[in-house]
Amino acid sequence: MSDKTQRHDLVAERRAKLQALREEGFAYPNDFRPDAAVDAVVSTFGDLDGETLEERGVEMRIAGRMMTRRVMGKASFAHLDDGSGRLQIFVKRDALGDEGYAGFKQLDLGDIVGVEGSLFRTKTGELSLRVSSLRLIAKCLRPLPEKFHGLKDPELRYRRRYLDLIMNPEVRDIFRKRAEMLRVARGLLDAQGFLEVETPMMQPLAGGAVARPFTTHHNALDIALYLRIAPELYLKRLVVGGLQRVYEINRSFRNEGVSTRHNPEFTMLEAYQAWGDCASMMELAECLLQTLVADIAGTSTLEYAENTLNFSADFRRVTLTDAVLEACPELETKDTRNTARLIEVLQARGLEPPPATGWGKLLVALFEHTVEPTLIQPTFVTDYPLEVSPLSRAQDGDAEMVERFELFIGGREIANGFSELNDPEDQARRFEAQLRERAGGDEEAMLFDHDYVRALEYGMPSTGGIGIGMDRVAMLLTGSESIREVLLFPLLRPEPESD
RNA sequence: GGGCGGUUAGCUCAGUCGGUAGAGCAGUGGCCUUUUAAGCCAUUGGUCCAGGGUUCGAGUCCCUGACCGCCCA
Repeated sequence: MSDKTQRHDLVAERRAKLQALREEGFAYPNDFRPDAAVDAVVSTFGDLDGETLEERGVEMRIAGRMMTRRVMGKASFAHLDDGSGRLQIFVKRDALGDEGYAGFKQLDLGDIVGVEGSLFRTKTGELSLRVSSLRLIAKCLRPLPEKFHGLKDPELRYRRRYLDLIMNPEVRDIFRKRAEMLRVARGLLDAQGFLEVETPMMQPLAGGAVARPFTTHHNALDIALYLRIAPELYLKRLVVGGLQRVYEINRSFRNEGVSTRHNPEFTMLEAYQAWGDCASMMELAECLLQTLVADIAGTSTLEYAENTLNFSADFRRVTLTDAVLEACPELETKDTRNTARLIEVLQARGLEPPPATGWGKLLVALFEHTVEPTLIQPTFVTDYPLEVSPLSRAQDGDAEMVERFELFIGGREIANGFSELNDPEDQARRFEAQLRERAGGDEEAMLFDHDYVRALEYGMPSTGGIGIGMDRVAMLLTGSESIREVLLFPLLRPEPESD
């Protein structure tokens, strides 16, 4: 026998059983309809004692995947998982007949079966279904992972997420929570009069963020297109157009590495509010996070990576400059805009200063290394340098600083918001500065979006905007320390030939 | 890109000093009418990630590479 054939023995045995069913004409029936879901059955009848159940004679049809099995000579127990929960079934030869019971014994773990019967309680008190008839609905041709330890190998879990979902119920819960998170976020924004919109994911110019885009090509128009790195510039065009409160929750794409915190495609919530500003967007972020934690965790705290995150009080606020000064005692207040001194401090800490830049990027680099990992409790960092904020409105009293914040939780950036820059001439100057940086070798610097400036020339109300990394929020809400745990199909290198 | 760890049966994992490759679960055959990681008896199943080297002999030691994970850039 070839190696490959041997490896397939377990599958071959199951295929043979399927073949036998085909010959009887019962391979993949489509006429079984369950009339009850396990979670509903448990919540309706879970409190009744055995006597009451017998008196009521509760009959039902359940369908599910057989996950465990305890076969005895003339009676057996098994657990069916129907996606909502697990219910034990009790199968007796007396009820099914010799042929029926032999058919049950032919089933394999993983098979999807439909059963009909009545509820009862076993000797140990478990709510169970006494089966009067049983049918195979869909054969499981491949053996399931080990029933007790489940599927642990992270690579297999991500590549075959269906198996992960079959074997690890807590994974299903993560994605239910993720869906709930998105529902709650939409509900909150809808209630505040925001309009959900969809703007292009394929853009002729990838703008709105500092990142490298994926490139593609449109054949009929023969033009390059870029997968968006952010929806920002389109959403603000809508504010110009009079849609004064808009939001979008959808994917953006950045052509960067893969890590526990980054996936090339990720889900961002962006919201823009005419007559809002940096301060009102902070309030919105705080309200949204508190609502999500309350609705999904049911409390005002989250356990995350050995920390208890507290969302009950107002989030802490600190300026970027003060945070850096606190973390770097060797830096004096007078030197926070001193390029040479900032480079010294970075190098003294063994950090590579970004090449040929002003004090703004240096100060942010210092912040990212010395402060960011320490911001465990929800913290708004405010007052960012204009140099690193090409779409933000400058502060009235300080031309080198903008009205901007970032929200950090668990040592990670969760949200970024600001008073939008609505002065088209200032915006044009900012784009020009970005082009100079690009010419200086910064491939991530923004391109000049002439139509966006033209839109601003028609007049945009003063506006506040915010972007929230929803994958990272999902990580917090589900206690996941890797972004892959909250993405159904995270990007992996393509699988080599395999069966 | 760098560092560390990993890769052994379908799954979860052992494998000592370099000396015939193991367990549990799953599978197969049998016993068993209240089990629940069911139990009992018997039993099948291996490209030890790949390639090279050292050695009488390599899952084990050395080198190169692949893939995965974690950390750093």
